[in-house]
Amino acid sequence: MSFRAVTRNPAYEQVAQQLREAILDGQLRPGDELPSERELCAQFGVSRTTVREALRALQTQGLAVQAGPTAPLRVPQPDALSTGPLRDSLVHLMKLGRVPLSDLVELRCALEAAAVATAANTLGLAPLNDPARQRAAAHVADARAALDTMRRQLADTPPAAAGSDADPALAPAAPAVADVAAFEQADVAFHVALVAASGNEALQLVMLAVRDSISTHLRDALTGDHASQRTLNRLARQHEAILAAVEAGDARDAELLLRDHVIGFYRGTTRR
Amino acid sequence: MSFRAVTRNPAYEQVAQQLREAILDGQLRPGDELPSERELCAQFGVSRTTVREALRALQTQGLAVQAGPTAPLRVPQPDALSTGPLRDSLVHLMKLGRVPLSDLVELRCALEAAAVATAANTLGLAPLNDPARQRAAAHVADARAALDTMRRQLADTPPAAAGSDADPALAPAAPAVADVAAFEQADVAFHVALVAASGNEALQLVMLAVRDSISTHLRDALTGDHASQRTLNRLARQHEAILAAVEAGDARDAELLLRDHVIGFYRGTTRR
DNA sequence: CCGGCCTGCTTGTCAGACCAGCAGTCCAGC
DNA sequence: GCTGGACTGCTGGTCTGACAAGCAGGCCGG
Repeated sequence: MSFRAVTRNPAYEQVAQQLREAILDGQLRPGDELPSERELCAQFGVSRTTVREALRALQTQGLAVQAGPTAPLRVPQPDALSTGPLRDSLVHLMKLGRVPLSDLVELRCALEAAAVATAANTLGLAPLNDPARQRAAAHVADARAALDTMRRQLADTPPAAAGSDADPALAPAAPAVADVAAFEQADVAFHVALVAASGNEALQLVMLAVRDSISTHLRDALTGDHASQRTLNRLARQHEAILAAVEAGDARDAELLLRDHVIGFYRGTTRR
Repeated sequence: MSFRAVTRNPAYEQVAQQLREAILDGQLRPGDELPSERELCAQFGVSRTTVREALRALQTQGLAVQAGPTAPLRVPQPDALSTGPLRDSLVHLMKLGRVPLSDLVELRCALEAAAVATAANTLGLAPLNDPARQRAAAHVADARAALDTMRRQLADTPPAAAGSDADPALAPAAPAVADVAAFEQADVAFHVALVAASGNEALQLVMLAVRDSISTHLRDALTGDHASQRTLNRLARQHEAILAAVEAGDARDAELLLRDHVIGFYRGTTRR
């Protein structure tokens, strides 16, 4: 108990710690440049080697970023932290820990279900002039836009099935083949917008990381096409149902529909 | 999409990347020692400076740990990643002001609720000889043991003086239990065991990081006593109720009770 | 006034050196 | 023979000084 942190304090760790604190305490603010390496040498009274190792640590944590090859390090905008180190941590954890895909999917399910429930409650219960409600509504609108994009791409594809539902905006002048990458991108945008509608930053960040981790996992496991016309149509229909439930403020429905959607998707994708 | 590697590839980044892949691909397994710095210099044909910066990056990501001051770097056990870099990422994000505490609490709620629901379902639905069920039962037993520990500490404490709880500054010398740290430790053990009972590794790892991140935040925000006798008794009662629901296989009850418990706790703790 | 050069910064990288610790070895003295 | 201490060779941690490449700004000549 008595010998806690005495274990190791190399000079580079101390330097890194001081810089970290300066950044996290706001003495260095997002966008600010860090002093040059040689300047830091003078400030801390250590050699450039030591300073560089400290900076490499900060850089790895995402607390310092650099624009160009010879550009100075700068304090990043906070949201860069989520796409960088947080995502990497999760991916490493899953890869190293041999976490099965099913666990990850269940985790994603829980996160996203909580998000849509919160979003639905916000829309269903909050007063109309509540700024949180307005933000949520804006994100839901984004989700709807993404859904429309998916629909449009489905419609542009040569019709294989007769069930072409009622689609108001059709643009037959678009390229012939549906761009699978773009479709997936719209799918991502849909889910991201939904989670954003919850207004919970933490939920959103972790969800993004988990999602990323899952797709990395999938990419490693199989070079999936999993893009049959019927599947895509089913995805779009499920999206529509989820969105409707959220817009109606029905948290319970939204949650259940989303669980079905996510679990069904991954059940269809992973066959082995 | 694919604008990844074009950005920058200093030598230390390349070395770090190769080592990363070796670790994540399992060429180097948990517990293995990495080659010495000088050896890596020879292998990669770079100077020790470069190797050291790469190693510092790996170390920061938690993909390499060292025991003693002059000990060689080794590949960590996977679960060390959750308490290390993942936790740090979350803490940094919060400190940079991007994520309010309430969001994190909601996140924790969602994670833990999903866990107890899964655990309850496993106990309630799985056949008796299902190994998953047996694992879950073992973890639930752990949870009960932790709860008993909390209870015992509460019982060992002399009945507190009349709880005039409105003045924390007056009598801080009267702890509600003999050993507050041990009580908290038992509390942690309870929640960890519950989540472990879900059998979902991913859930457990992320939950640990989030929980850690929250308590760091709290420790920074207030030197919490938040330990009135009545509060602690209430916590124990809530634990009992949650545990009972899980043991009874009642997922819905377990989820709701847990949400109340977590949210209530943090509502009582954060006053501002 | 404008363009090119030059100087001075930055980061990236290298080579070599030294220190403090730890482990294994090996020899001397008991 | 056995034990103790010195010795040797490793490890990581740190420093020094040097050079290349890239960028910015100033300065000088046309």
